[in-house]
This record gives sequence, structure tokens and C-alpha cells, in this order.
Amino acid sequence: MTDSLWPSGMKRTKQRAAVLDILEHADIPLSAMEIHARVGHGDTPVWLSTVYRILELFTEKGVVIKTTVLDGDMAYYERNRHAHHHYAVCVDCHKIVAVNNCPMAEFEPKLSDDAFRVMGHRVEMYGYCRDCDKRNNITDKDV
Amino acid sequence: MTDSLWPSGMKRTKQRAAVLDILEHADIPLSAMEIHARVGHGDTPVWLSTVYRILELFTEKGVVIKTTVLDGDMAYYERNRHAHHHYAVCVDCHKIVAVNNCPMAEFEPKLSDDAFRVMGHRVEMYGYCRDCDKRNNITDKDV
DNA sequence: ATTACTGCAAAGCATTTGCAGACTG
DNA sequence: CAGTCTGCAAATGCTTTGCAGTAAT
Repeated sequence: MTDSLWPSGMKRTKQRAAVLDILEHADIPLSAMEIHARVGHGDTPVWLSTVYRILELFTEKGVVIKTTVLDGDMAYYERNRHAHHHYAVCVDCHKIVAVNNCPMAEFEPKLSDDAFRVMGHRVEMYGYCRDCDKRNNITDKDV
Repeated sequence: MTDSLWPSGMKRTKQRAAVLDILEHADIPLSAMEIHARVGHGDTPVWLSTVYRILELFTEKGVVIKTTVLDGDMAYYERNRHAHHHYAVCVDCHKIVAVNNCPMAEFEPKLSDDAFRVMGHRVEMYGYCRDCDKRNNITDKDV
């Protein structure tokens, strides 16, 4: 990554560049441990706690977005591309699929406390991905 | 709670009744530790790990719904009243406010992988509640 | 009486923190 | 060179698990 693209306000270290590179090339949100694993395969090993610190910094700077899915066992991080989108999550294999439109576009929420100032939102769909749906149907038939 | 209302398929113990009672009278989702604290004030103290086991059972049986909000630091549980609703969460004090309508009602998601079978969804709004909004405005003026 | 449930203690797992040495600007 | 960042280890906090005694059906 060239210097001109480096987010301002933070030192450019090998570790940060490596983590950002992973996120830059990922098309789905990744957990800290997945990022750590992928970085490990490169030529710049990065300690897991450092990955967490970098992700925290990136989140603060708005470079990445931190999310959780399902029961929220762990956090996922994705490059902030300033594109508004949501995800569908497979409840079976936990695969994440992108949703390209947004139900909130023309929505006027009816809040119990109407003094609440809504700043943002998050939508998550859950169900079965192609593979798990297929596998489950076959299993059902076999039983 | 009378026996006729007790969810079938599980023994009726003091501990379970106490936890269900808390959830029955709560109008917002509670964390395991909040439930534990509230139970502690009653005449049936329940060990925290037992609260977790009870909540796990209740979730399995569909008696309660397990959720996470914001970054998903911890899980929240609410009585499953089979009413479809969502929540708005204050990003400052984490207070939870109910939303009484649903943006997904007439929504057709455009999925990247159209073989995905959507079974359910979750919508979360975030922003500032009345109190935090007010407090922040005052603070801004003072600076 | 049999089986399931709870108290209690200890482990588990993702994440955070403290510190000294290493690196960036 | 000064200040920040990283490797490493140890701690933290929510949650889960193992086991033996207790309670429900």
C-alpha cells in the first residue's frame, strides 16, 4: 500500500500494514483470530494481542467496522468501504453472505421513547446457506 | 406461576421459577448477571452458573430469546412473548428502548448468494437516549 | 427410587493490559 | 532522539464444565 493511501494519524508499521492488507482483500468480515492466522502465513508474523490492539485503533479511526453475529461469541472486523450493506449469516456453518439492499431506507421507527435519537442501525438476516440447506434436506430424507 | 403455565418438558425447580419470574416481569432484555443479581434479592439465591444453565435450557425450549447488542460484550435474555419487535440501544449508557414496528415487513433482500434461505432477522438501531442526548448537548455548549 | 438439577470450584476462551525492548517519524 | 508500538506473559471477565450431594417426579 502506498503512503498516500495510508490512513492519517497513525504510524505505519509492518504489523499494521499486514493487518490492513488482509482486511483490504477480504470480502467478508473476519475475526481477530482469523486475521491473526492469515497474517501468520505471510512474512510478518504478528502477535495476537497486537492484532487486537491494531483492530481497536482501526475501529477508532473508522478504518474498519467491528460487528458481531448470532449469539455474539466473537467480534468480526471488516474494512470500512463506506458502502452501506448488511449480512445474512448461516445458522449452521456460520458462513456470511452479503445483502445488497437495505430495509431501513424508507423506514420510520415507532419508538417507545420518542426522544431517542437514532444515529445508525444494523440488520442481520439468518437462515441456511446453499450448502447447509442441501445437506439438511438430504439428511431429512435419509431419516 | 401456576403449573398450567409452566413450560412443558422440564422440571419445575425453585431456581427455574425464580429466573422465569424475573424474566416475566422485565420489560427489557437482561444479562445473566443482572438476572443473578435480581434473583439474589429474593428468597431463593441461585448460583450464577445455575442461572447460565437455566438460561441455556430456556433458550433451547424457546421460552426465552438470547440476544447481543452493540459489540456483543455479553448476552442478554428476554422472555419470548412471540411478539415481533426490535430494539434501539443507546451507544452511551447502553439503555435499551423498544421499537414497535419492523422494517423487514415488506422487504425483499437482494442476496449475493441467492440460494440462501432466510429464516429470520434481527434489527438493531443505535443512537442516543433522551438523557444522554441532553447531557451531551450541555457538555458541548460548555466546551 | 431414579433421574435430573444445583452448589460450588475450577477451567475455558476471547479479549485486554502491563512492561521492557524495538521501531517509526 | 522522543514517543509510540510490539512481543510476550499474565490477567480479566463472561461463560462453561465436572463432580458430588440434593431435590423433583
